[in-house]
Amino acid sequence: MIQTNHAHLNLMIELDRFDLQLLAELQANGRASNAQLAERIHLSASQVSRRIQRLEQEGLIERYVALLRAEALGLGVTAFVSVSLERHGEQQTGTFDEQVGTMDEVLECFAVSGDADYLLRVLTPSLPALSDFLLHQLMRLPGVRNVKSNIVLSGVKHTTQLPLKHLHHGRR
Amino acid sequence: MIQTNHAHLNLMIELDRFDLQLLAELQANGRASNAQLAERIHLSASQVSRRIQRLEQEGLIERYVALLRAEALGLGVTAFVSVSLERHGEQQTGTFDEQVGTMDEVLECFAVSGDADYLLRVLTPSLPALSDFLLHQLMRLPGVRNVKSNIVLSGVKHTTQLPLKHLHHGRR
DNA sequence: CCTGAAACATAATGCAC
DNA sequence: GTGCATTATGTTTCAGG
Repeated sequence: MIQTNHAHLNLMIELDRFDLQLLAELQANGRASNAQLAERIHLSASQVSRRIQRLEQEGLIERYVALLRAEALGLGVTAFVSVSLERHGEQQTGTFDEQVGTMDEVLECFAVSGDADYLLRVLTPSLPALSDFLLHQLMRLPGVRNVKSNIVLSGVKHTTQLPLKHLHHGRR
Repeated sequence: MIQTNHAHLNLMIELDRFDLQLLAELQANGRASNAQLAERIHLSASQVSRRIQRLEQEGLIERYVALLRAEALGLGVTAFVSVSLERHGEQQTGTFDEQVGTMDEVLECFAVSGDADYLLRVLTPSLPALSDFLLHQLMRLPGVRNVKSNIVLSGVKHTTQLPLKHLHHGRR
């Protein structure tokens, strides 16, 4: 379920100040040019290029994406949905994970400790569409016992930028 | 609290098949070249360039970012934290929103219906670091009455790709 | 390790249709 | 509104300190 990656302990000791700055900049602007980055972190463009390639290879940079404005695209309703399963067999959770993975409305799904088994973030155009999704898609999955949803009233913060300050201390 | 945007109803009717394909591609790969995109959606590179500029201007594309691997960067602990406030005055919620916005560990924060007032997704290097954050940062904010956290056991799905199928129907 | 210049690739724009 | 051709930007490689 959790896959072991090439990138782990051995990588973290390889990150210097420049790498961390690069990661921070790229989190904020994934299309910054090497020249721009070079200027900001005081390095040559060619070094920036090489270091980014390294960071990509090492798996620290997962991918580059465009973030779209949900509201502008008619996606006005976000809900957090707690799901409890019937029995907790390997097979049961396996198919649930798989099915959820194919549902576009589910942006995030985590297995959590606590009352529920899963917590999902779901995005739909409207309340009827949400209701429809819950009743006809999610609750129809095998083994689903209970579904509880909290509608989002307003978004206070929503970022993809990981906190990196914990890496700034001892390294290089 | 919800800001009215230039981009709304009037925009949606302007989106044709090509625009939707472009948005879908850019959500998957924010660094795809115009030539690549042109080939995939059967249009010239210059058209792709112009359309993307339009989509950016119209605010459908919010920004481009690099997504980093949390685990590879030593960020192993995700938690969903429910927060209830003492009283619900404008001022109270205002400062909470503001403070939460400055906390790097908080990747997402939504005001929700239901038991709690807010639901946050928090990312830290370790359990002690989470505990530290909750006790010394979050619970210290003025007006916070109750904090309940659910630790994430495993990530099943985590995407930034919005569902766009609802736009494919009547338009152009 | 790093820079800087050359060779290469991609993006933006004016123009003809 | 579209594709093509040009110019302007950006990226990568490689010689040299």
